[in-house]
Amino acid sequence: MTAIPERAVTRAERQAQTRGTLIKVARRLFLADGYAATSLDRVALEAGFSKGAVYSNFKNKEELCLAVLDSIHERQIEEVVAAFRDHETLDERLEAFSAWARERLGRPRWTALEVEFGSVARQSPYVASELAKRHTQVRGAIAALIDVVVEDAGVQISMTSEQAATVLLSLGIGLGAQRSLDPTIDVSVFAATMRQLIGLPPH
Amino acid sequence: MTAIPERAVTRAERQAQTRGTLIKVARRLFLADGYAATSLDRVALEAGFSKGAVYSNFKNKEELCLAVLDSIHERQIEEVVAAFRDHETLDERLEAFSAWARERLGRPRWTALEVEFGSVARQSPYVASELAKRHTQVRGAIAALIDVVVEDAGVQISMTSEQAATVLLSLGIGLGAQRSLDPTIDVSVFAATMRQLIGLPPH
DNA sequence: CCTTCCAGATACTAACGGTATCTGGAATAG
DNA sequence: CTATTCCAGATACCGTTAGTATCTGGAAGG
Repeated sequence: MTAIPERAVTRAERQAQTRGTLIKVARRLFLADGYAATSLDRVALEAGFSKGAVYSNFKNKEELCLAVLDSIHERQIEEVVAAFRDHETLDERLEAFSAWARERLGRPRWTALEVEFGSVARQSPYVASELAKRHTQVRGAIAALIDVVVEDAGVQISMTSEQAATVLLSLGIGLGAQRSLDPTIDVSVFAATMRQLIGLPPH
Repeated sequence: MTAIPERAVTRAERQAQTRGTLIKVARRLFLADGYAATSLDRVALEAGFSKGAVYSNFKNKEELCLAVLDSIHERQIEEVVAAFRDHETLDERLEAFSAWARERLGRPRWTALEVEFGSVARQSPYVASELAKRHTQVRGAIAALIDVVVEDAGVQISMTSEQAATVLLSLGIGLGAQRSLDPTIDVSVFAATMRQLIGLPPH
């Protein structure tokens, strides 16, 4: 317990560093090749460790993926919040959000991972509930953004913001899932549906 | 080549029967437990064969699943077409379709299989294109139904029927994917969005 | 300085998709 | 009717993978 932690590479710090490296490498591989197609051996190897390091830091492959998804969600939320913060008018904000969604759905590696892991999670009630918990958070965040837009601009909406968020998230998942199989899918319907939901004329 | 095929259990007939049995058993297991969680050994065993029978009738696990999906789609299309044939007015037809979708999304074993296999198909360009081909057919069928509704009832629609079909299919996929993880998801937004797409007031 | 402890390495198992090979009996030729 | 061919399905095997059990080197702590 050094008073001044100079160069204090404690055991806990080293482990946290290992954990972070594993998450970073796993995120890259899961996004590039998918969950099932990425072996834990390869994650460990590319991170410069052995598989033992993985199982020492995560209960199993699923827990590693949950950690990866958390690290992704953190970044996504930052992006969307920033897009809203950097714009003032309703139209600009909607356009910024549409652009963000178009970008995500256009190269849907993230959506694909989310959907694939959802299929895996289905096998285990615990993992399913953990993933559902995260989906609920995302829906809540979208609903809050919708509330801001609706209140701010005095537009009319024909369903609750929670329901509208469910529609948008489902639409994003479904479009991304199809887009990862068929690049010709028309992703523009996302923005169109969004405008229609909040009672705006088609752009 | 008997003129009267009495009791003609030819080799081709036996193989077709084997193939049909395998598809039937695989459909039950894939729907109950998922694609990855169902081993070919188990499919063969429960069908009363060995794994050799599977590989003698299908190129691999993916081709077996494509055959299973085809057999499912056949039944689904029959159901929807019948629902339309059995009703006359726009409202009745929409309600029948909503009820069908609610039933499918409420116990989303089929949607879950479709989505899980989509993730698998992503690994192989050939399988991906085969699956995308089927999705395109489904979208076309939905678009055709929308055309009938729109023309028949003289309602207005703010996007092409192809785009509306894309929205509905994506929404169904996304809702089903979430529903299979979280039974509290509000599935009623499917019908609400559908009505809104074709310019009808909320029911 | 010596003991304890644990992050990570190593060695293993079971399960799975897929391949190679074999075989018994139906199909066909003579 | 007999002999030969052929192939649907069985059997035996392989490589890969998630997961488990065990070990070890070096930091933590007395």
